[in-house]
Amino acid sequence: MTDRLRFAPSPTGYLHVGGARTALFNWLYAKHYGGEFLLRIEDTDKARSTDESTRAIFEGLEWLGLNWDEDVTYQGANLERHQRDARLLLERGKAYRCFCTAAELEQRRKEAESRKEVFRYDGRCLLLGTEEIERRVASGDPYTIRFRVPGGSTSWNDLVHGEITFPNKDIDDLVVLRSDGTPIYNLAVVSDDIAMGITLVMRGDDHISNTPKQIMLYEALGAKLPTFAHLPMIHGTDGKKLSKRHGATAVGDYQHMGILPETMLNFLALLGWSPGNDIELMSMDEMVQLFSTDHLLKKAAVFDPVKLDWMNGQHLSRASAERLLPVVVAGLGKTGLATPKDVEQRRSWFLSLIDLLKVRSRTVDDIVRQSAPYLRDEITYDADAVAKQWKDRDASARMLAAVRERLATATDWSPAALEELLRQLAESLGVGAGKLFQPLRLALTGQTVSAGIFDVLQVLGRDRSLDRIDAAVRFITKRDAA
RNA sequence: GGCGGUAUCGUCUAGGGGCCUAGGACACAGCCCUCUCAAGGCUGGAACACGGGUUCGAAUCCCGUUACCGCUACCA
Repeated sequence: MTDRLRFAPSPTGYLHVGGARTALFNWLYAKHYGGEFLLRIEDTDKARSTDESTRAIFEGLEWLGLNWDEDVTYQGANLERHQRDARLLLERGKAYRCFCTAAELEQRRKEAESRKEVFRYDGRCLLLGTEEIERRVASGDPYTIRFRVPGGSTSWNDLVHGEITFPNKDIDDLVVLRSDGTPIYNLAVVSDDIAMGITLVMRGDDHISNTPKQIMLYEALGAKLPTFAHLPMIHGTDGKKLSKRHGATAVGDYQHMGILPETMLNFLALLGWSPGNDIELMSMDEMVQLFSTDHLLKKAAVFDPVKLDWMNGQHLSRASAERLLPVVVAGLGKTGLATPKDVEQRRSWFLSLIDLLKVRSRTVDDIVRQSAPYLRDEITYDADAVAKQWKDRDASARMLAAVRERLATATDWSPAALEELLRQLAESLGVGAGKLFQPLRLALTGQTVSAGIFDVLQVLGRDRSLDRIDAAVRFITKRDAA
């Protein structure tokens, strides 16, 4: 039998990195072992659920390429079945009507607290006689349906933790259906997982304590138990549960920072899992191939954005310019450096630009930022660089003029040919290469940091390069006069 | 408080009784390469929470302590 797994987020915010990690592991399992990966939106909490959040979850999953099988299930659409299951529990004597109101319960909870005791539901409504129950139901008293936790203990063999056991006496009789007829989380989950035929429940380990309750529900409903796998949490750099104050927590935030989806997936995969053999950089296919439940970790992991950046730099270096083009174009458009149409007209030129920049970038935004000198008509000179590289104005102007003169003689505008040309010039001038290249770099890009100078010349092209040197010479001499 | 879970460099992790004077990666420092910046290469500092067992032998197995996390709702 092939396994059926699901990712079941509640649409109360964006797709969180923790949620994305859980979705990824479910997906990897399904791809590696062969199985179906389903998506269920847990929107039973109408007050907090929004369509916008649901859309954000879809977008996040799509961006990551975590495609799901079959149609999306909306938990809210299964209200009738949830109610039916609750009735079934009632009929089978596995649950009972509780007429205690929320206010009364709250009152008793407070009283227990003032006595420094822990409030536990005392099961008083279990003692109600049949006649009284019928009378109160007939008179329209509101009631909840409470699951009657049996004696003994509940245990299961967790795929990541091994055997876990809970003494049932520590678990309160839990409400499964509210007085307004809507289901409580644990019932809705179990009811849906049964209906969807889920065979492996893989989720965050914050659900470990819910598991015995759910197992009892499965048993009371007479359903076959799925296998459970509880994944470790992801924490912020301070070791606390990842939240807003740690900065970006939504996968969309990282997308907008210029992180590649393949990086996000690779990075998330290593939080709670390791392929062993010191392997770190993986493509999606490699992850699918390497994934195994044997190496799932139990310990919570800290999300380190610095390592994420490094990893993105690695993926950027390895990605083809062709693959990077669409995301770079989007970034270029956003900053107004180039339009998609510009790119279309000089596609191969843009590709070579990307090849030049990707290796020295950590994010797509870095590529966009660094492409400015190659795309803008006017460049501005970095003041510190001017002070340093063009300190001796007279000499600098003369040297640049000499460079220009020599470049103008070039018949082959390739990096190799240009290198030969300029190195010869440096030699005849009796200066070191750096003495020549740095002032030139400043003239060409306005900065002292860039790709190799010969590549810069090539990407800029002959005319633009010569124009920039002319402009630099004018700039220097003008300052001289002033 | 009760119950449950977890515990290897600052961080991600390898390790599943001897191969461990604990390996890799990020970050940090130094060096090399070099036209600058990256990338790359090399080197360095940096960890088995603590205490008891078990065993010829423990990071690895057991128990306890401590710390952290989660659950303990008519939230999910």
